[in-house]
Amino acid sequence: MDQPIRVIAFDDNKDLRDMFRMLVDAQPDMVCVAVHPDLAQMMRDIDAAQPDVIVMDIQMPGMNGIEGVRAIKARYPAARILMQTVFDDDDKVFDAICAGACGYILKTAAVEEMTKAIRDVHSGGSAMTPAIAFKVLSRFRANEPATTAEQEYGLSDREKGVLTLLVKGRSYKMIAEELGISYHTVDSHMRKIYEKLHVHSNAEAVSKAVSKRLV
Amino acid sequence: MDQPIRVIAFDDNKDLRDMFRMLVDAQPDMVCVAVHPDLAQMMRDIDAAQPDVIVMDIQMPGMNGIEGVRAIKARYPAARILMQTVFDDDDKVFDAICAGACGYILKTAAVEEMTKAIRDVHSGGSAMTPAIAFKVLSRFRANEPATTAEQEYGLSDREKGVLTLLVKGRSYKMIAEELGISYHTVDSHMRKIYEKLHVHSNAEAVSKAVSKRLV
DNA sequence: GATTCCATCACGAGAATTCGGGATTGAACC
DNA sequence: GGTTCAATCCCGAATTCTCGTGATGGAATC
Repeated sequence: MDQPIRVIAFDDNKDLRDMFRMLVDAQPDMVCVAVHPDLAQMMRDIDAAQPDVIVMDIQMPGMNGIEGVRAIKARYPAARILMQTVFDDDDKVFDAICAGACGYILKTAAVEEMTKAIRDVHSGGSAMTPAIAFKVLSRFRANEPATTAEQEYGLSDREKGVLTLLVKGRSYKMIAEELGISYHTVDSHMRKIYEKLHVHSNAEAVSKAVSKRLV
Repeated sequence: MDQPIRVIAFDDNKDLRDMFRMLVDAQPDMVCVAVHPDLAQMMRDIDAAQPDVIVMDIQMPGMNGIEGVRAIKARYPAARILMQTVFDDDDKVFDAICAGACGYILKTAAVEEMTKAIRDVHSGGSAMTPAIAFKVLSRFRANEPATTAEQEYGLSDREKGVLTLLVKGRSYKMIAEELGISYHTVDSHMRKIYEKLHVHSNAEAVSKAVSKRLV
């Protein structure tokens, strides 16, 4: 390895901070550049510390962990954040995911698990406990009706192109210009699209196209 | 441990099948109850084999892996399926997730990784490579209702109601009737909606409403 | 009590869409 | 060689949307 992974951590418990630093520094490919007891202090230090991975608890005093992730992401969109959680069946993990964290491990995880998670996160991946991964996949399936209801409405490529531009908010006239065809042709394609999608208006066509992920 | 984990595998390559059986049987807590060269045969054998975990390749001869998962899930909804994939950046993993598989590991994974994945899947969790996990989280974020964005746009209840009907394909006139207000009022609400959503057409408003889950 | 939203309603003009009719070309298929 | 179909184009009329420029009453906020 070329450069050690620069890790920065946040925890309100001093013993855990010291322990964390010790464990990380014991890794040949990592260096713990800082540990902080509160978020504000850590935020101030990020510029100087230039961490590759930020490790923080989802439960935090004063500010909740999700807000913390959001705050860090707002200022450092490229930050790679690994969350530690006591309960991995907490619905908060979903909020944390949406806030932009890219790893979720148990606070009780073994050292090897934690360091593996840090390495995974650092190398561009995500780390999760199997239980969290299962919840994420379940939720993912619920949100993704597209593939299950993979109804092929039989739209031609041209029709898809027209529909795509329509979804982007273009008018018939603009679509005609962008595709280099006449307004009448766009109209004609739209009629076909209405027919195939069984809709009767611009709005309904767009709605169906977006929700069924046809474009 | 009480009962060994019953594993069944599908692979079209005989050497890999034998290898797989050997590796699994070498685990103290697992037993490979069967390996099959094709899906039909495996399907017939599932009742007799009573497997806890099914391991199969996402690339399959004849039938694609996603269809295989669907077929198994259709008959055995509780089946726990671990997919093996050569490329973990393939968009097919999303299809497989939706089909119901609960693990995605690389075919080149080390033995310990594979057996850990089998154990994770067996104990009710999910297993993924960090790269796949990252892609899933990214997609997950994109799909989740934007909790922050909802407030950004600041749509009133009435505006949301109007927008909801619009998304369903209603015309202004129909919306007016359904809500018991005049056409002009609908028009007025729509203007506000355009303004708040920063869009300039019916289609774009619907598109944004659906994709940002505003309704 | 003034201000600020929200929801409601109104007129008019111009733009855009929808839908009823068509038509032609070229490629694919049997 | 005939048929089907996607893609292209056209006209005209009815309908619908968009937007400028208003107004009123009520509720909440300060």
